[in-house]
Amino acid sequence: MFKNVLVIDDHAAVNHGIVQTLKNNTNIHQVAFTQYCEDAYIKFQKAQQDGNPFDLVILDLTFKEDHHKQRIKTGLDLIKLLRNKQPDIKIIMYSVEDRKTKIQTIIDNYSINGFISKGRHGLKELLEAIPNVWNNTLYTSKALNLSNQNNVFEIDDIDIVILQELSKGTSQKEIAEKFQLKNSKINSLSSIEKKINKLKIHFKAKNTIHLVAIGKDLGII
Amino acid sequence: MFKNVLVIDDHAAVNHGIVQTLKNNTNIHQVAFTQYCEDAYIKFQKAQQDGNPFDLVILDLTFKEDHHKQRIKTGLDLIKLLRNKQPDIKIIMYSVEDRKTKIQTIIDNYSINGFISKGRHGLKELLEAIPNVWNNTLYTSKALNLSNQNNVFEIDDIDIVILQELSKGTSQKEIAEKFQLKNSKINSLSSIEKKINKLKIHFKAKNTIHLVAIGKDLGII
DNA sequence: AATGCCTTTACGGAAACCCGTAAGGATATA
DNA sequence: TATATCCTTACGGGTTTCCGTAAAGGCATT
Repeated sequence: MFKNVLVIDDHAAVNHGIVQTLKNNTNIHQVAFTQYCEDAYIKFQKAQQDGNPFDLVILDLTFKEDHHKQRIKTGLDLIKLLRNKQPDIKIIMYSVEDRKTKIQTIIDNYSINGFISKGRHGLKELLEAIPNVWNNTLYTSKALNLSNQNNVFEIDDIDIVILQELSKGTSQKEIAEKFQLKNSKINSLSSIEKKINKLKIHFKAKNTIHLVAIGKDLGII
Repeated sequence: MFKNVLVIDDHAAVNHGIVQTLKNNTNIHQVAFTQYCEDAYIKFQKAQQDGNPFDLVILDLTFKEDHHKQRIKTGLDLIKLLRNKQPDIKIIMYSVEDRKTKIQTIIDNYSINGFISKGRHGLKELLEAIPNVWNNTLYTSKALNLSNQNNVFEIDDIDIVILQELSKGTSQKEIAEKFQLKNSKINSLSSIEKKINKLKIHFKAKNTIHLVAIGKDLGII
């Protein structure tokens, strides 16, 4: 089984949740973590030089912009570098992204070994993923395996913007007005309401406040 | 001026904000940070042993409970340990706490060198605090200096509970009902509304969603 | 007891939000 | 072209939140 794991997620709560889940539920004793891609790359190289390389990397797809500019900006950039240094490294991506096509593209182009959608069952699925990845079996979240059914809910960029605006205190009416100025294909208050409602159902949120709080916890906002 | 600073806050956004503020606005080049008190203590001892001790520590008062049990549970516990190892270490506390009596007690009993209330101007005040603390002058947030005026708003435990309930999706009516069951001195929907309104004014939140989002960012919730 | 000050509560109207329904478009398929 | 399906939008009515005002209660001072 894996011996030395590196976890990279810019959101502390998520990061820490993963580390604790691994420590409490697996035999993996060496779990390192960081919030920055560059720091991850440094740790990765150092581990290799010390003769104790990582054998599994769990990382997020996107990292928030920062005052502190990072040369490595996305999880994908980092994967390229890691694979370059250590081609056989196992990689699990843990992200809020759940658009099937986008995920499939990532799996195809970067040969990652697992993809897990953050959410209510993310950590449980991570535990399921680890033995699969160990045995060279690609693991993807259950929600994603229904790749033929077409009625799977997917969060899009507009959803993210809506959540961000909500968290900044913008009213639904104001959000609609902003979208009108941007000539977004979604314009009306009614559509914004519908979008928010779908998000609430997806994240099992009782109301909009709860929804934004969940978004914060997941690191979407 | 200070050369080697350690920042300890369990909330990543806050932690990182402090570090970046220091790096961008002061000549302090060595800025270490951690989210855990125990880790802070280890780093602190190591720095001492290496002949490169920290000369300033910036830390939070409270740290969230964790699956991972920490022996050092509060900032005050940590201060005791640090002062024990290095009596002249300068300490600035950076917390959401803004109850004057509580803060005064901390200043008296732990001889800290600065106390800054998290909030809109927290980071700006931190920059003001540093030269003061360097010159052995106690620094406290402007908001706290008005210690004679009695109409300063203070967040109490009930406010925290309200924010937590809101973030879990509890409606204001339900919150009032919960408080009735607990025989809280505050009972009515009207009072809950008033409390929330005061919080919104204090944190300059446009609406309740914004308020909860700010609370998440500050690490209150 | 009387006064003043502050907190809690009640209440009512406005605004925002919630939610179902239905109409109108766009697109894909037979 | 007709049909089905999905998405956007409009709308109406119920609920919740927002916000000001006023009454009631607690507490300290005189």
